[in-house]
Amino acid sequence: MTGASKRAGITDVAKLAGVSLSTVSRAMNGNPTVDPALAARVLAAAQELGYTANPVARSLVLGRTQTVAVVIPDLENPTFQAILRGLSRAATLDGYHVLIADSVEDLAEERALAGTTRRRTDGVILCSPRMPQDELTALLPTLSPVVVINRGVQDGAPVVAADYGAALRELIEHLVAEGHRHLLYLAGSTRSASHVARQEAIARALADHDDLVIDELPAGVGFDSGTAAADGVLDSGATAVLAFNDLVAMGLLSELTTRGIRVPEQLSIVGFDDIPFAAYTSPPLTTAAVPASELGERAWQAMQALLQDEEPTPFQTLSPQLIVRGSTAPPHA
Amino acid sequence: MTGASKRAGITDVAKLAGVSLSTVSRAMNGNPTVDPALAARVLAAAQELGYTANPVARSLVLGRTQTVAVVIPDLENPTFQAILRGLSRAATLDGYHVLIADSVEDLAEERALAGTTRRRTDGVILCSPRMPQDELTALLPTLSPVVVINRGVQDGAPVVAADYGAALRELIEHLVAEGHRHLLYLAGSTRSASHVARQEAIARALADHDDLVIDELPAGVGFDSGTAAADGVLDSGATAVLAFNDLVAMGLLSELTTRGIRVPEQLSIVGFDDIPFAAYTSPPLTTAAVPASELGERAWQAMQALLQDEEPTPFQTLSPQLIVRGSTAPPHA
DNA sequence: CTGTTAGCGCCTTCAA
DNA sequence: TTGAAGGCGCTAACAG
Repeated sequence: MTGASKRAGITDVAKLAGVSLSTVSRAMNGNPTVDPALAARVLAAAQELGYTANPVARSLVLGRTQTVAVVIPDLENPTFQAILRGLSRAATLDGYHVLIADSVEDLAEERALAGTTRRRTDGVILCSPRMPQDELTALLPTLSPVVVINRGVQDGAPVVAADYGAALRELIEHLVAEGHRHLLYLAGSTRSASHVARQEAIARALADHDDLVIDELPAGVGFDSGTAAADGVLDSGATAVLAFNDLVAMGLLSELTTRGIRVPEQLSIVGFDDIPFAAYTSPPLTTAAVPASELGERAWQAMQALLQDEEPTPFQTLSPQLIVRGSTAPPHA
Repeated sequence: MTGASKRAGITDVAKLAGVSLSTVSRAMNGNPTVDPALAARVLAAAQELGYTANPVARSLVLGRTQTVAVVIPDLENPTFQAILRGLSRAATLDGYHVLIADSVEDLAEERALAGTTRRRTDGVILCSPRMPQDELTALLPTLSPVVVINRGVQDGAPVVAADYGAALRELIEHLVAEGHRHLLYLAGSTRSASHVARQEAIARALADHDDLVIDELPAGVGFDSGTAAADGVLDSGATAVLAFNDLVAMGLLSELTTRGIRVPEQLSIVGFDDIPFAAYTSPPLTTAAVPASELGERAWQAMQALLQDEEPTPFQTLSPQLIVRGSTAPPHA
């Protein structure tokens, strides 16, 4: 029995190569002040022992972990999944690791996770943080470097956001162009920043069209919120529904289909986000395509800039794109 | 200007409380051998300075990071997302963090990521690893502690897997019971372990039913694979299709609908996984519900056991459940 | 019960 | 160009 041989440390390599620790360190890090022959000898020794510098030890001395944290409200939401994916892939390309933290829509968790994860990483990206603005304002400085996704302009943190207001506005105009004059907005998480942006978009649309009516019905953010809203939708008398997101739209669509109500003949429905499944419902969903994975990518770029002491764009907006599919049509006479 | 005050370290707390570093360390870690009064004084000082032990430094000295890595083949796949979610939430409850690594279905990346992430964490969970068995066998010992999801029994790592074979078998029996005798299996990633399990299930079904025919058509794992398979499906003459997963089924369903072919009247389709959207297609998809998030949870439990030097179950299987919805019916005469 | 003394594994001045 | 020495911030013997 040779026993379980422990992983090789820098000392082992130094010994095998017959040099000092410092030389090994320098060689491993490609420091040009090392004699090429010596460096080669060191690298060979390292290879032979399968040596790689312990990342934790490096992190301690260098003060950086090559890792960033992403705090998201709900790992179950397709949009957040897409953001995470874009972010993760972009960060990986730059040699960074990603620590995820799912706050499960819990405000206290969100606050706590941001702080905890920040300490073991080089920066944190807050995705659609649910906490109120004053809390966020107080938290951001303690988290620096930090990037925020989907909130308004912030002091002390670059923001990358989708323009929810503009997108909703396009959706509304599409419906108006089709001839609808009585819409119903199914409101989702009122804590989300996009809620505010949407309210404003609605107000502006109302101001622009004298004969337009837009009712609002509080709903939620998932399938079930959509199915649960069916009664309210039918009672409202609206000819078209603006769902908070595609999930809600799908839930509603499914419930209406079950009840024998035909979409879009009897009622038009639009979703929001354009999750991958929106194209596969019957009828396929008219929606606004939020470039979620690109949002994640941009957020990483902002973080990357911060990490390199560069000046990132303080506030950038990505425009969702109107996708007209089969769930909208002119109202029936 | 007081300047940017650096984060408080253990020394600052020691100074403020008028004790030694060790006492602060002990107090902070709830070591009972500290005089209660002193401990209180230390905690107060820590609180005043907003002190929390640097996790990186602790990791170095303690030899553990309170973090585990999860390597998955594709962050875009709903099933992996669900596994990740279950795992992440379970780990969080036990005070662990999760580092994610998306190999983007790249074999070399998968191998590399496993090693890299392992070094900055206390263990790694390999989710549906794509690498061949001999490579996996060679890799596992270098990764210990390690847990594997969705592969066959392994030496040196507990495995948590869904019983794909049994589930496919149920799907087939359902179709046979409906009267189908000519099925078509749309094969997905042949590198996935579940592919093998499914082949076996098909073989057994064939052995049990003399008059049954099951053709196989290579496809892929996403929507597009489903739409692309439409021609082949139609040409096959089969009356029912076993899609590799719900995504493929949805792609196919959508394409057939576009072509005016009615499901399930003219053709039955079954999916696999029961992703959240499977219930919202038209018709809703008959499928096998793989308890993905529970798979993640179980994987965490196995890892947790390993981390505590306990003996985890070496191989456990979760049974998907047959979900009969509207996409299957008897074949038309 | 508390303080002093070594490290954890590595990088980086500082001399030589 | 290389080696020796001193930390990074914390925990854990080991004495007192």
